[in-house]
Amino acid sequence: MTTDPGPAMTSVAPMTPAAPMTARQEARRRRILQATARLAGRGGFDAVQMREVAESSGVALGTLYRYFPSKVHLLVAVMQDQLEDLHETLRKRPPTDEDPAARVARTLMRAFRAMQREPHLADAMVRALTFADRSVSAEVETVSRLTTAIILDAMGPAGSRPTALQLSAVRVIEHTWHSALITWLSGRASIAQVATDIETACRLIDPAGAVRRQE
Amino acid sequence: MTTDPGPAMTSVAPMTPAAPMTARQEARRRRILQATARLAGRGGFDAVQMREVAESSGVALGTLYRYFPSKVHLLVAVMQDQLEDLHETLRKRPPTDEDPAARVARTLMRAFRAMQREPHLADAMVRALTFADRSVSAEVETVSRLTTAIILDAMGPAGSRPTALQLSAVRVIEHTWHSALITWLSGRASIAQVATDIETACRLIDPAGAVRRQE
DNA sequence: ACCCAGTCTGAAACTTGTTCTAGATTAGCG
DNA sequence: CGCTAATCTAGAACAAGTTTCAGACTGGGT
Repeated sequence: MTTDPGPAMTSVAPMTPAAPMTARQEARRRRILQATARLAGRGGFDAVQMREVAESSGVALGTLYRYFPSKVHLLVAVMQDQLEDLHETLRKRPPTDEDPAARVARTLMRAFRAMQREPHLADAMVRALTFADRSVSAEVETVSRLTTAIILDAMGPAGSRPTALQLSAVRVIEHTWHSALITWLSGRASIAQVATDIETACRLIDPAGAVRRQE
Repeated sequence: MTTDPGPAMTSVAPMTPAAPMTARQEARRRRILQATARLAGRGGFDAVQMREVAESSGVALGTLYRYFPSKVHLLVAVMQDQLEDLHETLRKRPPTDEDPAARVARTLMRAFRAMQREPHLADAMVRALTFADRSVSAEVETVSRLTTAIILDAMGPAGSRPTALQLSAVRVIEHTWHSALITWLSGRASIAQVATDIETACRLIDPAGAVRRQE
């Protein structure tokens, strides 16, 4: 039953254009990502120190930098990893609400709960994501596409082309998601506040009569 | 005529609780902020180097750190400064559109154009703002309140209490504003895209019939 | 005018991200 | 097997944010 392909999913191009890696290299890369996530799980962004990541994953500092050209690249890669897991999980048990907006909101709240379980890790990933400059835009773009895919999956029966209006809505929802996370992580917004913001943004999905859903 | 109080404005507590400064100190602070803005105007966040800010504003490094405990504090203070100017400007010539949502959108687009004039400065300020951790939350909160005030001013005739729903909308608009700026600054979204996102978020202000405004 | 407490200066030191280099190891291949 | 290019390691070196400290300076009260 785990092989049930389920409903067709928004696909994300499996970007692996770089040179193929040997098993050893694959393993190194994975060790690095795990060590990073572990360190981030403790003190957040600041606790991820490149020397420590290198030592902790049994790799020389120079090698670490060959795999990930900067701390931000590294943390964005971790985020991509986590998002892929999340996408997988959501694919197995999608939200069942009637309303598309409600499904999206519930999906994001699930993701949010995951972050609450590891606030430090969330801090590291989200700070890296928003601090990233142009040199990381390709990687950030990948993360963004993944997020969009997750939202689109929650939104509509697969295959139905979203309207331009809906795509705009999705963009705003994504903006809200990132920025609300930041306010939460820096202690300027409560969990409830984030939940409200997400729901508010989701009202954009089907504008007609959306207000009524509140009660 | 410059003393015309104009329409009553959303007020922001003039936070100056700290010890009063001598004229000399006031001047130093101002020199520091100017030097920072100048450096930021060239290379953006990275071009703002603390040693250079110190030298360029004729102040010892230690003194710079006494005035602003970190680079992020410094840049957030610059942003606050700029926002106060903007608020002032907007107070003098508010947008004249009929629709509240349109007024807010136009206001933000004005702010956006200001940023386009100095993209490097924008980069420095916005990156600092979103990278700020808890140690800067008070200052970031001040900036956030200023932004909210600007939006509320654009939104409604002063004095009219916004509904809870509208306040949620304002929060989402702010999230969208910050996040859209980031995508633009890191080259992942066009100017047109940012404009669209802002307008989309503004649809939340008066949900009824908002879709129609598009055409 | 004198003195104290707080402020400012100049310079060195420390931290952590990033780069560089010389030599060891590994992978693919004839 | 033995060669060659690429990769990896250890460690030094460099850059920029931040901290620290001894001594000079300033401002306010007597």
